[in-house]
Amino acid sequence: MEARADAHIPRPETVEHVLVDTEEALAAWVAEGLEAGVVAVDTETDGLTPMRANLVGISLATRPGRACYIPLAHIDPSTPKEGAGGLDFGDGAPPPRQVPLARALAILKPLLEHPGVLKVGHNIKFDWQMFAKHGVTVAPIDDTMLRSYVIGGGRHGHGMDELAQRHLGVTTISFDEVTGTGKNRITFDRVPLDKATAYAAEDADITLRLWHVLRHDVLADRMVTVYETIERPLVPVVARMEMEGVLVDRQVLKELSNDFAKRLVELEAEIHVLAGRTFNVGSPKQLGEILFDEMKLSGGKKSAKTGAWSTDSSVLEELADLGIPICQKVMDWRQFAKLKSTYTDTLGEQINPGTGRVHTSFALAATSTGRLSSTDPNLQNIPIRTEEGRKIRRAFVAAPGNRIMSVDYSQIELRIVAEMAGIPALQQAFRDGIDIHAMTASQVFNVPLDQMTSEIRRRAKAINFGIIYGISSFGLSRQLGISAGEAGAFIKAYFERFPELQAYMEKTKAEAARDGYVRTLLGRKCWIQGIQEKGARKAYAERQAINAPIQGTAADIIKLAMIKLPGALAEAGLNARMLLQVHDELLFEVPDAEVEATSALVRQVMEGAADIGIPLVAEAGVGLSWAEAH
DNA sequence: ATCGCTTAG
DNA sequence: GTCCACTAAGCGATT
Repeated sequence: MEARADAHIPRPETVEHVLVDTEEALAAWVAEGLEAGVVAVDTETDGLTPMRANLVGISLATRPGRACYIPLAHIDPSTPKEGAGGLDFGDGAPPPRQVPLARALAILKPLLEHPGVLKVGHNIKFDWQMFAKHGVTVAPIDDTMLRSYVIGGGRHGHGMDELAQRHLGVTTISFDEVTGTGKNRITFDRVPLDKATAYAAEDADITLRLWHVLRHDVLADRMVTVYETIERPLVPVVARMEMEGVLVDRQVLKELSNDFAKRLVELEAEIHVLAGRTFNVGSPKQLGEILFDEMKLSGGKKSAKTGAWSTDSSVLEELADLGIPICQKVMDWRQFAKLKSTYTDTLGEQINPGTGRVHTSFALAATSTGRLSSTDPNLQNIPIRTEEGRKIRRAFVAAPGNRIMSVDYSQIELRIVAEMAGIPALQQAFRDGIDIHAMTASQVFNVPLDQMTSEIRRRAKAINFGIIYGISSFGLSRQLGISAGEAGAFIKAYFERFPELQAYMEKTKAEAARDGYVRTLLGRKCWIQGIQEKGARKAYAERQAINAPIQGTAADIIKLAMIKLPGALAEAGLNARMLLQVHDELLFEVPDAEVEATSALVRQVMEGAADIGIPLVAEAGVGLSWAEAH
């Protein structure tokens, strides 16, 4: 099935990859696209982040083997680079003949916006954004990367080069081959037009050919509903969200950086005194040698891989609890070093000079469970758990006249477990709206609710989390700091109280072993690598198999809510903008006067995004910053 | 490039 | 007997 010579779309008999550099030729391609009803589109730019990149050229494919490249902003390769020094006028040959960008977009717009012509891209979110920046709203769309993702999420990658090889047996021209690598790399606008045409037209051609194959494969794999109701409609929603960006207050970050720098200097000096000599506190290797070779502390563990002393937080915490002062200092140092290097020093540099806001990129096909991920910068792991870290959220602010609103699902993964595993006791608890951790604690440890202690509740909460992670006595014992035997007894008690859960877990593992994948409630496939193996690898795969349907169903549900929200807000005449998604939370910027109406509507849409049986609950918080809203 | 560690849900 | 209780991304040190 994988590397078959494809039965549905033969290899093109002729390959025409042509350069388009006149308006007449471009108009003819547009006519051809309108006639075809399906075109593949690809944009070439001078950068990877759409909010900073400039459009350099566009390629179109109208049938397999027939594609063109329309250069728009190419310059002569000998033109001196910006900022390279020297006089920047008069050097280099004049630019090659090209259709003026505005003219080209005007000619292409009727095709790209035509409701009867499907525009296919590979990761079309990027291209959609490039066109949106120039006033073109591409629709309807299709995406070969996302088609591959719904079929093979967790089993293989979804890059175009990889898919071309696997599905078409074609080795594509690599980007590196065209632009060079390292410090010799040139931006695409300097690539000579013959090379640029060969590369860019091929990309559109391959995308169209992949579309023919993957359209069939998604259908044959019965993944059409997931693709058409979740992945595809999410593209313009996430595209707009990224372009909106979030307002970040540089001054707040600057002050925090200064504060953290001061603390780091102090802590470093104290650590060196306690160590008896100077060393690089940021080097785990040197720290391990100080603690376990020189200070001869006990309780050291060597990592299996490199044989180096482990100095992670669990090790340091144990030693700190024994009253070893250097360990607490190192933990504090690490916290500030992390906050400064990853957040306060870096986020300010990510503010886009054009918009004054920070635009993350959400990857739509990066995880094995259906979750999004966030990069450049990652805005899904902004600190919240410690007081110092949480201060960073003060820098994420609303524009004047607006508020930040955070709306998150309450206990969504446990609700999903209760539903998928069919656990009546848990389902009833959620219907009654009672404290779920206290309730499970009461059931598992035989403690009446009115005699519940925070310690017992804490243990039950840890077990509830453990269930979601594909519980093991080893993992739970580490989490709770108890023996594996005790942890095993807790798990046994839990299964006795909720026997449906154990049955569900066994069934899920068996399915994964039989099929190689598991499914979410909405039908998404999550492939599980290593489930056919033995021992620890199999156990690991089994825990993934337990977790994936739970995490993946939550991902499906919030995606459905995101898809519904723009229309629901518009229909209600509300002007809130969705800014971020953090797995079970959506962040909005809301006009002051619309806070109440928006809060009610967003909660309603999120709670009604999917009917999983038991009710979903969403809770909203509002403030001038993300810190206040949460 | 990879490791070790830390941040989030 | 097991690097791993699940999913991610990024930084500095090290190779």
